[in-house]
Amino acid sequence: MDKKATTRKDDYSKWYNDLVHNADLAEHSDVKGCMVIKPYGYAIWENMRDVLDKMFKDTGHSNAYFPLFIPKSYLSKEASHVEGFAKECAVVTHYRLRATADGKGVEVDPDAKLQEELIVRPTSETIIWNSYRNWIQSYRDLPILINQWANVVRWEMRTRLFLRTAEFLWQEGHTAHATKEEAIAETEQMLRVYADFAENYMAMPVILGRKTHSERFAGADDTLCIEAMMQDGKALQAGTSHFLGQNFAKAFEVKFADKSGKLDYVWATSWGVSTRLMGALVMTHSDDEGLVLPPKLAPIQVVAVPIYKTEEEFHRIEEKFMALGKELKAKGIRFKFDGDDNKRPGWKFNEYEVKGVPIRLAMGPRDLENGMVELARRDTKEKSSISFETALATVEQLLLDIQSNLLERSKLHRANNTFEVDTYEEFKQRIDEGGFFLAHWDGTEATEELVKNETKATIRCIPFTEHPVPGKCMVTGQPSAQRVIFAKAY
RNA sequence: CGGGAUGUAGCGCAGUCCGGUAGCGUACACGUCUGGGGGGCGUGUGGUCGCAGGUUCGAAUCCUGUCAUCCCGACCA
Repeated sequence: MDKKATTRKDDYSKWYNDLVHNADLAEHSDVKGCMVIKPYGYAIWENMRDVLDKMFKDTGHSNAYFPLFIPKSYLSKEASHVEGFAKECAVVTHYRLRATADGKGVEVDPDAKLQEELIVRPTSETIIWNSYRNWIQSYRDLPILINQWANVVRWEMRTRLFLRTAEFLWQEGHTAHATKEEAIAETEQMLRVYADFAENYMAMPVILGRKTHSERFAGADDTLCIEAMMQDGKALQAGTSHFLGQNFAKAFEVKFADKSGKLDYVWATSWGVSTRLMGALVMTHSDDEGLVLPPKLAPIQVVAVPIYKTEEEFHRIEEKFMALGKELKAKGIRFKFDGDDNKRPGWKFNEYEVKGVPIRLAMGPRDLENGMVELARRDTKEKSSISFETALATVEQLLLDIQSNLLERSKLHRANNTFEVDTYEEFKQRIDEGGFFLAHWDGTEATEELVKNETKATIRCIPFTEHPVPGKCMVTGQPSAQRVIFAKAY
């Protein structure tokens, strides 16, 4: 492990990569663009997954599983869908290998060519809607509210750990409804679920909004999203919820009979978040010392480190910590006592700092003598000495404080890096500083494209707002209904 | 797919220009002193130098080919 990590200021990109390695979250595999998610990183993902899964179930959804492989013909049924994904699909063409002539290796058996090639799913709309056709006949069969936890493959040209990998883990919700209104309500509901998760668990503030036509999901009539700001001021799309209209129902001939017996196509939504959220989590809170985790998602919330010389001292401290640990665990707090004699206390301090454990407790002979324990919080790096008697209550409260402090800190950072601009000149001058730029836009793809080509900034979303304030497009001067968010994005 | 760079011990690197016994840091193993912020000292293990050819008495080093990865673009969650 590198003793000295790269700082954010030096090289934000390298800082991120080093951090992911040093915190033992993930590493590159030998397969291009694919990563190995290591146990500590996977534990964080599991926490995210568990919380989200409960949220989905609380909103009436059930989990199911559909095949990894999709017949090639399915993908061509929805025109814009195929256009959006065709260029990044992995394709299975054969089903067997054979030994090479020299007997030293294997090769694809040319006789084992598939009649119809199989696509490794880049997303599951097509195979799921092919099933829904058989599941839906009547309005009584609706709605269908299904979620799938799965891996998908998108053959990206350039990848980054967690943020963009060729294979990634995600969840994809796929719902079917009798009415347009119900489907739209579902789309909005799930966006709010994502926003709730981002803010209240990841401590990551997000802006809810709508994608422009050109940024929409391939096959959607409307794409809603949550956008977060990373510490370098770049935007990260953290989750999307799509209103698919009747596009997939039409492509897969999924009709239902309503109460009057009239046949109509089913209305659809799909929504997803991925392991990309891991990257978002890292880039939202972490500092030059390492990972910083919000308590609600930290695999270890409190770590206890004993400081001792003799075995007798160790046992007395261990006893104290284990008693405290039992009480903490009873309150649902994830506690670890690190009694590893092979590592010295200083080493452990750094280890848990790099791994972002929210609270560290340390106790040595002096503390033992005085009935005290040293408490260090990861977010502010403050250390204090507290009475052991009060440790339980202090820790319990502090976890809540850290959780809210991280959210407040991120909100402040976003506020400090969000700017209103009214002229394209100013926009071009300042866009490289990073941040969100609220500007008026005439609503045309031409203007959007122009800005993108000239500045590399895109419209992240048209934010939801109760009271839209009209104005004039910063580029063309044409009327604009409200300000939209321009930013450079991951 | 365009531009740039790199493949040498588990990890991070030097050595390559100018060919001549495979090096350093870290990690790992053992011993010892230690222990309140990544310890000190000592001993030791670990390498087909990405792969394939070629030049040479001799190649990590020179030549040709090839594969892979990373960074910057284009594409994208």
